[in-house]
Amino acid sequence: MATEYSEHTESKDKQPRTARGLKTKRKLLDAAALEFGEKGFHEASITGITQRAGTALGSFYTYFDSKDALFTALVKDMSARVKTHAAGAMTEWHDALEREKLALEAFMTFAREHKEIYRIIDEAEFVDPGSYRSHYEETAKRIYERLQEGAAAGDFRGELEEAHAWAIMGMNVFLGMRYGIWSEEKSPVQIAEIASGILAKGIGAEKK
Amino acid sequence: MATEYSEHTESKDKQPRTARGLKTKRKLLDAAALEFGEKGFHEASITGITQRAGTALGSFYTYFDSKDALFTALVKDMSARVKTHAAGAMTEWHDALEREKLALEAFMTFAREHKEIYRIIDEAEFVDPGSYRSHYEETAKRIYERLQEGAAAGDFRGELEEAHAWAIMGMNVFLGMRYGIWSEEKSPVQIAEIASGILAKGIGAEKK
DNA sequence: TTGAAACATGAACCAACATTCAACTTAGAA
DNA sequence: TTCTAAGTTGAATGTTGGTTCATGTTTCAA
Repeated sequence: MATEYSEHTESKDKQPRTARGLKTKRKLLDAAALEFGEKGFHEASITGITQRAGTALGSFYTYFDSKDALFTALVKDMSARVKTHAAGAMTEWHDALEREKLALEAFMTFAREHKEIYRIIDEAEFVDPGSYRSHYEETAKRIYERLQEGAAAGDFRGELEEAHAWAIMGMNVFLGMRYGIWSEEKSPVQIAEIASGILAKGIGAEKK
Repeated sequence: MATEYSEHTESKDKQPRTARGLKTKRKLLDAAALEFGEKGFHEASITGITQRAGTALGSFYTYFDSKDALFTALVKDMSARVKTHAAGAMTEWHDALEREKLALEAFMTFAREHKEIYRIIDEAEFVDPGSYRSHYEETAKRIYERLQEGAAAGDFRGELEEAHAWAIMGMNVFLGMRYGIWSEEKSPVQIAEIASGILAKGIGAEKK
């Protein structure tokens, strides 16, 4: 399926000026997502991408300056997609804690359906560190905002800081990797409940 | 400083049979840790490694079958070092929760002092996925064992499962990356306290 | 002391792509 | 219909860097 890729105004890649061009570029991006997701950046080859896309090798350079440039564009795009999807999944909620649960649940489901995305974002740590940092910094910021809203609503403690957001994000990412990508032995709901339990009451014994 | 590298009996790399050989191999391993840590696997070159080590290019192949084999050996070794260090840091503790706090604190300190190690282990996700999985699976298992001990001691809830260990590990890894590797704006103690707070009482508002 | 195994050396080899380019085709505005 | 910009093509180029190997040196047991 041909996925939507947003066009970034500041991007340095050459924009298509024709319906035909647009279609070709999209085919290349979709093919690249597959190829990178399957083989990783270094094992992937431009030849492989153009073959999947069904275009000639040279056409690649009509739309991208280099292999790296393509990768960067892809990371930016996937990052945006994760963000969009997550936002759409938290529309209905009663308290802030429940919202976090829904967020993780949505994340897990999305990860299972788009395993390539996570491989690509993860590999950005080495191929395009700037994008990698941006992705997680922005994600953390979004979580932190939710924490502040939750505190304002009286659901969360008042002294939460950015580090709390990073802790929650780390939890989510690792649970996503282990129970979303590596195996599906537990459902997103089950995992979300476990994480939610930690956020609700910690792991200490009942009484004190 | 020349670090100790354990010799794995099942390893396929060629063992040195002489004091001289042992020394050379050690120089290569130390140099490789530096080179990989600094440049990452793909940017790193055998030439760069042998230059750092002060040996001839060809000598590399006296001790390692390939660049990949070296990397694998390195990951195994670093993984073991992390494990050893963590174990040594939790000798004195009163309750299980405090032990977790000490574990994270030690992890953060170690990460700051050995940033290369974490880059190498992380990159294993793409260069040597098997080692990567093993590393985190074993780490999770160790955490899970601590959770069970804590439950037995009455410090932790009884229903904790493996997923709880993965959640804690994810928290630790991301906090380590953000506040150990990327910046040192907060001390290991401060970070450990934040994480410990989550495990102790969650993030919910005080009363209920 | 000696000889064979272990080790060291670095020039040369080679395969794998990323990237370029000049010739060719198609789109779509006028 | 025509004409030019946009797009397509794939063979050829060029570079990088892992790996090999023939030759020379060192170790150490006998």
